[in-house]
Amino acid sequence: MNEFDDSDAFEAAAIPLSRRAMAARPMPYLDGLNPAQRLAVETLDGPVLMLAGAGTGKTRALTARIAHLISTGAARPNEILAVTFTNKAAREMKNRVGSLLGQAVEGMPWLGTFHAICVRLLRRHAELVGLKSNFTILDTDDQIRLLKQVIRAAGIDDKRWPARQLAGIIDHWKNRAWRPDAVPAAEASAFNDRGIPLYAAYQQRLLDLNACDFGDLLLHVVTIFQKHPDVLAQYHRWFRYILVDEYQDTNVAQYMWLRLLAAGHQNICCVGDDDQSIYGWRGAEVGNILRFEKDFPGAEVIRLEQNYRSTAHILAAASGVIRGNQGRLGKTLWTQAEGGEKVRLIGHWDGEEEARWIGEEIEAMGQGTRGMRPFGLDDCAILVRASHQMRAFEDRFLTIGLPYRVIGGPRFYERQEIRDAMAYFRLVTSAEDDLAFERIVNTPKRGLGDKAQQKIQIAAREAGIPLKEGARRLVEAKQITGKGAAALRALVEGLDRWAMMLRAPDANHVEIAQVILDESGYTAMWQNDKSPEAPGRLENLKELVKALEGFENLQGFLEHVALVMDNEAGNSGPQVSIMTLHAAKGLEFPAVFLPGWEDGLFPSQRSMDESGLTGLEEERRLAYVGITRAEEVCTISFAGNRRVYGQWQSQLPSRFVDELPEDHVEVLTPPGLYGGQGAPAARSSLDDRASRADVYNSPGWKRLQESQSRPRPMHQPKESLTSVIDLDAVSSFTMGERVFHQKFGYGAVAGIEGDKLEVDFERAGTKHVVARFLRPAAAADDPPF
DNA sequence: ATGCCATGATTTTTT
DNA sequence: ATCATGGCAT
Repeated sequence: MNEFDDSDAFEAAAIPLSRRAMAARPMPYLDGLNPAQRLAVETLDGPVLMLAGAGTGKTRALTARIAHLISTGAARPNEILAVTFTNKAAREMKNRVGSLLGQAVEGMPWLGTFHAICVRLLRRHAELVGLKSNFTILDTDDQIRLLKQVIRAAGIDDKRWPARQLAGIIDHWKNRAWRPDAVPAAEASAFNDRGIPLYAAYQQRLLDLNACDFGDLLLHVVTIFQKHPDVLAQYHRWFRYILVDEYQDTNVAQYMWLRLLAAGHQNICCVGDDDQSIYGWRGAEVGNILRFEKDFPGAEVIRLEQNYRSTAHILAAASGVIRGNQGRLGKTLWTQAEGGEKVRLIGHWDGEEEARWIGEEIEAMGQGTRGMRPFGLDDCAILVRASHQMRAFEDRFLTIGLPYRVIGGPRFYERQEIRDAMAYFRLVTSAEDDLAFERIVNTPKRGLGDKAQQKIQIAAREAGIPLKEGARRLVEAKQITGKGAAALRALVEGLDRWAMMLRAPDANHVEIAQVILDESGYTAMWQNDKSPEAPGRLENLKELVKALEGFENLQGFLEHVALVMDNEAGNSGPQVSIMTLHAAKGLEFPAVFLPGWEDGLFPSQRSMDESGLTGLEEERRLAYVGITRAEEVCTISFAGNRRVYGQWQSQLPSRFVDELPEDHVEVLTPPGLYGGQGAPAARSSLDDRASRADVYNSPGWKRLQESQSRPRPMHQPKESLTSVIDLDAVSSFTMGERVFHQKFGYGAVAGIEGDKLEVDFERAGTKHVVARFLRPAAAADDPPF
């Protein structure tokens, strides 16, 4: 028990002055909290599970709780461990705590992602698991390359047994906190019976390289806590209060990590929503949150159910769908807000029509349509199940000139040019980083092919030295032939020189980084590259060097990039957002479109095949997440026909469509079926695609037809077809002119109609594109360097 | 050492 | 269909 807690029982004089002074301070962060939130903020001691439904002010409660801990003197900022999954969430929490408490909170040093916090812990205690504290963090790509070596070294054909697959298996094991000696016997058959020994070999290689993969960061720390009670005890004293965001996403290793840390004082507050658990496929255990009360006896469970985001119709639709899941902790979202649009449902002939309709609807909504307020492009989001679905929208929006942005996709630091540059930096800061050496030894091309690289490998292995030193010996012994020899010598000498520059007392790491990229020939490589992506890559490199300014040295930067860096795209005017449902978690938009609600696509067939009912339930939670992203308007759609892997397939509406509560759904009329005669314009193509009949017999489609035959107010068909594009804006391009397009690259103008151009692209073929997405080729040709 | 063709896979993704 | 990867020919 906290000695300060029972203050009521004592006379005021018994309370330390400091405590009274603290308590006398205003607590503005409590203002405007609802009773549940307030309870969640003020229940400081003992285990607390904050079950926070979508849009219920979870972050607000969480940050207020931190403010309360600090403001009441229960803990100092450095005594609070606050864990998130993403850097974005960590950053947001930091900012919001900061603004709640004024600038006063300099450091919440232990507010961060699981991984970032683990890195700090692991650097301190690295030697306890056989690492040095300057260990390297491998990304997925390095991991795969290393595994490939391990597989080959074991004499296994890595073609039949791909490293990717083994990586997946090992990740899975690490998520469960199984070290090589603790993998259950039931897993022994994995990877052709070789999985477990290969895992052991891989771990040994990692130690040899003084490296960690992402899973190790957690696993090693768990190991340290388990094997060194004294170390753990120190952190028990240190972290007096623990907060965890998105608890439903924790895997077993993270769960163990938390339990170990909370074992002393039990002051752990986990925030999450079992209905939003959508990461089971990457190891998240919904069971963690479902079991919370058993794991932490005496836990207080606080439900945040008042929703501040969506209309009642949207909430009703969401709960109607999620009701289909078994074994939920159970929550009922409600809102004070009244009125609003029903969830809109619309069926289309095919995927292209769906994309066309959504594009037109968004344009129409910009003006205000169907009695709704106008919505800007930033208000609109399209959330898809799988990223390949985005393509139809990108194509369509490019054609009609509707600005959009894709959220998600490859991270900044995953791009080839960034990883290459980083490999150079890594090699300069630590000469024994063999993986980095392998990556850049022939990038740019130095005439060092497989044969030369093998020689280096052999020489290094025999002498037990890093690849870079092996290369040096070969060069000096003149055992590398021809052109490669000079290039390799230049590389080795360059690496030495750059490392020396870095060691100079007045070294400027930003300038040196630029020197490394220039003198290695890496910049030149992209300057000479004529592919459409090259200018962008040079831009990225420029950004990388610029980002260095914020750091003391290269080492600090390397860690930042490995763990933290993400790409916040520079904004350029209002844009529709396109992203996957997964990427949308935690976001909200006034108007949300949910296309592709077709069985097999969503819920995904693969998910159901692989995980059965569990998989289906996770898909259903995904539907729940999707719907609850919408503030005002939620539009769900499906198509009767879709091209899947190049083959036309007829599609049945998703079973989730039929789980929507009818009273909260309005069915819209698709353009092709306008007039209710059931003769879509595209019907002519029906003949070659036989047996579509089943589509029309599905429950979802039936209901669609029924409601369409009901008398209902008509809206003007023209309205949604009106384009927001200014047709008077005549393009300034001429026939045959060479142009550059961000996505399609270089091409020649082959036709002009107003502001829409037909362009023959060198790589992408002939496309219709709006002029504002094109630039004269000359402008783009100039490299930014 | 580099470029072309066949082969296979193809949900979701953070760190 | 489309993309990445790997083998094979140049």
